[in-house]
Amino acid sequence: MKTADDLHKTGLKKTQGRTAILRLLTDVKKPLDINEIMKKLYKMKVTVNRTTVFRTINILVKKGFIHRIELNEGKYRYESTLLPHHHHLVCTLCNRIIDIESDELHLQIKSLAKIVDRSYGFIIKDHKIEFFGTCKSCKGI
Amino acid sequence: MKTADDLHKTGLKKTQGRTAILRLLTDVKKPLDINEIMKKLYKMKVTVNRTTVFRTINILVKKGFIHRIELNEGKYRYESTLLPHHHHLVCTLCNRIIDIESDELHLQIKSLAKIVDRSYGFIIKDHKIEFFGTCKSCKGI
DNA sequence: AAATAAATGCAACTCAGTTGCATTAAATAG
DNA sequence: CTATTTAATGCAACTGAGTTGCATTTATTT
Repeated sequence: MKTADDLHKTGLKKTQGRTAILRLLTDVKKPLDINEIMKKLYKMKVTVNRTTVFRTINILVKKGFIHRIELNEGKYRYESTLLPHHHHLVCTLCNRIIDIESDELHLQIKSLAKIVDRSYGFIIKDHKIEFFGTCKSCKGI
Repeated sequence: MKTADDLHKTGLKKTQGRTAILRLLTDVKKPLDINEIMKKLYKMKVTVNRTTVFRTINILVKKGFIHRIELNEGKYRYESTLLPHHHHLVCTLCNRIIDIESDELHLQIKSLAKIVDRSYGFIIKDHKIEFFGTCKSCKGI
């Protein structure tokens, strides 16, 4: 739940690149990979080096501004922590990523966390759930 | 549910490397990365080139002998499809991976699949659930 | 406005995974 | 059980994501 204004609260300097990356990741609804972030920055006419983007993103992950996820592609994707907690449907035909929110699932996860703590002595801090399959538009194909 | 004996049924030649990789992945209970697979092969005195291991693994994934998963490490891990359906607890302190099986969760996933199909027109073929947190032995630290 | 500490850019690197091509081995036919 | 065919392998060179060291620049502090 952190915006660009919280940057200096976490001991980070508020630079053009950081605010731009934070803004684009909260604007877009899908998790982006590095190349997509670079393209967006280019469109925003913000010149930032690839290395800096990687470094910025790592810092933003560590400080809790963004999530780092994997969707079976062999690379990371990033999305803002400002977005409500959700999970992903990944279409294995067109690679489209659809966000889903399910209170039902979330409740179930919570109760599972308790079970896991009791039976394995494992304290769940975070979880990820991804579904892979065929989206609406690819169904007919 | 495929063993080394099913190799030629799927149009694959039964080579030393393939049977060794299949065997070690069914023997070990944890999902292994490429380096771990290479080490196991070395211990088994099976000489296989890194490239071949990658190629073998890709074929085995495609033919349904093994699963390819990601656990937020920036690399793939592989595990036998012979193992019963399960999910993973990943300790973010010691990196230990613990397998969990939960009928309760599995039932919930099934009913969620139906909901997702109805509301998004998305047909779920596969899913992955990983939990991240602190394991029993790291709790005190 | 000057000092200082952090952020950036660049080049060179690592590490997982891939590709082309010549060679070798497994399955099939004779 | 040898000859043929076709797939599998090894090697070297490559790609692409992500990292590191170091000199330079920029944001913040005084």
